[in-house]
Amino acid sequence: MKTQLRSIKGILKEQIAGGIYTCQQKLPSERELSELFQTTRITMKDALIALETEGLIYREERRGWFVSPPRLRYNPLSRSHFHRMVEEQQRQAATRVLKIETELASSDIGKVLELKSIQPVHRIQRVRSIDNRVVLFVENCLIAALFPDLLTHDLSQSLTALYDKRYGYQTARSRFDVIPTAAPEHVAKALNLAEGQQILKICRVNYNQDGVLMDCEFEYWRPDAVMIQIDS
Amino acid sequence: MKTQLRSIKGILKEQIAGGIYTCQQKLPSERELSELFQTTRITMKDALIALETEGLIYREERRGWFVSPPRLRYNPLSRSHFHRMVEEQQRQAATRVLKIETELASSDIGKVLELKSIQPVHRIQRVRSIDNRVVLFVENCLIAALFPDLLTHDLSQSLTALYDKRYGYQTARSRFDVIPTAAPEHVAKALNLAEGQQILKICRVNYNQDGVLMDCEFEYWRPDAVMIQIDS
DNA sequence: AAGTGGTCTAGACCACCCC
DNA sequence: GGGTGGTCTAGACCACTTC
Repeated sequence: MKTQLRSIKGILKEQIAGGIYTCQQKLPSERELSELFQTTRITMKDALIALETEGLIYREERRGWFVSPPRLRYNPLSRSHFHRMVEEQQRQAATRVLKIETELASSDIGKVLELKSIQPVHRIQRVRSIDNRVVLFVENCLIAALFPDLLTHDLSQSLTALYDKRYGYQTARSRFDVIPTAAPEHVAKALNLAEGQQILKICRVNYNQDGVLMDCEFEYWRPDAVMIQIDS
Repeated sequence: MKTQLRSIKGILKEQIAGGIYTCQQKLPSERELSELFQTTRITMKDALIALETEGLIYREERRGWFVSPPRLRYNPLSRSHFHRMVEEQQRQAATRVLKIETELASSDIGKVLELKSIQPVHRIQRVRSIDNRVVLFVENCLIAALFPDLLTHDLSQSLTALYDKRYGYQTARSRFDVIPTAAPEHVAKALNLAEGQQILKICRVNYNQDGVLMDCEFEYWRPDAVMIQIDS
């Protein structure tokens, strides 16, 4: 009977909606839950995964299952940067720098940046949290020639703000793709996801006020953490 | 060892990339595959689901697994309608009407349409295919007062085109949300998905050239079938 | 009627997190 | 070291599609 999976999902949903479990609270372990619901761990896991797909709960690898907070509303066209956007929605933002390196652009990145010659690029990998939950892995690739001394600055701030203050660049135009796909290994690790879990990938290319292509950005969001909201 | 899942995924990926299986071709059954890879059906299924999450393969409920065609590039801000957009990308489009009804707006829909009084709305449910694969379930809710005689027209065409030709309405502005979530039951059925599978939901609200809110639209895409592409 | 995926049982070991 | 989720085995029945 498919009744079982459905009823487990239904009961858990009610309990979450009813506030028995609150935001970012840990659910009981899979073993405990499967005893509670008189079923096996595999069936229990299937039910949990279904609620995860809906965006009601999320997991931290080998740590457990938690109740999802409301989604962040994200308008990629707005000039607002991450920290301001998060605070406007009465949430708390944080950024942690994982890795910074300068190297010659790979052919993939060269193509995205429309490079006509082999050039050095700065690659900055960071993770960002909302209310102490890591929800976003982001990698920026900047054409190094346009950003001298970049690496001497504090990169846990908004790059958009730094572009403006230090170099006088404003993001005048951007182009982006939104793709539902699976987390690559390094992203999964940074976000505490199991390998191959679902994420929302956003690839952006930014142009400054002179129409010059400055940088590109690869964002990987936990899919329950965000909704994209656009007003033309 | 987590080696097994990984290696199965790797081999299948190579075979798909290498063109052993071609677009929309059916893979062998789960039972056959699990024998081929010397493993159980559950592990085999986990590998298949991982590739599904990546967007490389998809399933039709109880029919089997198939290789995903390239994603459709979809710009929700462009004025282009579905059929034209698909054909511009050298693909073949089709629309099938599932259900049409006129009824008083529910409170949910009333809120989205910003109705100040209880009013009748037309609800049109359709499914759309690309190259004979059903990829999109879409429901339009139109404020009935603005669209007299609507139901006498052919609704398997583009509604946008009909708005213009019959009523002189152009979509001047729209607002939309993109949300990764699970397919509700009626959507899953229409798209041949298993209940609770992942989809990409897009909610739009359209305003005409006079700034009047005309209709809203709920789109549910197979997540491997589409990428959203926006150029500001 | 045969074959498919969807659901389910009752276990097991492993890799990693947290204490 | 104890507990967690991640992976895995070797089966089973059911609902549905296809022929």
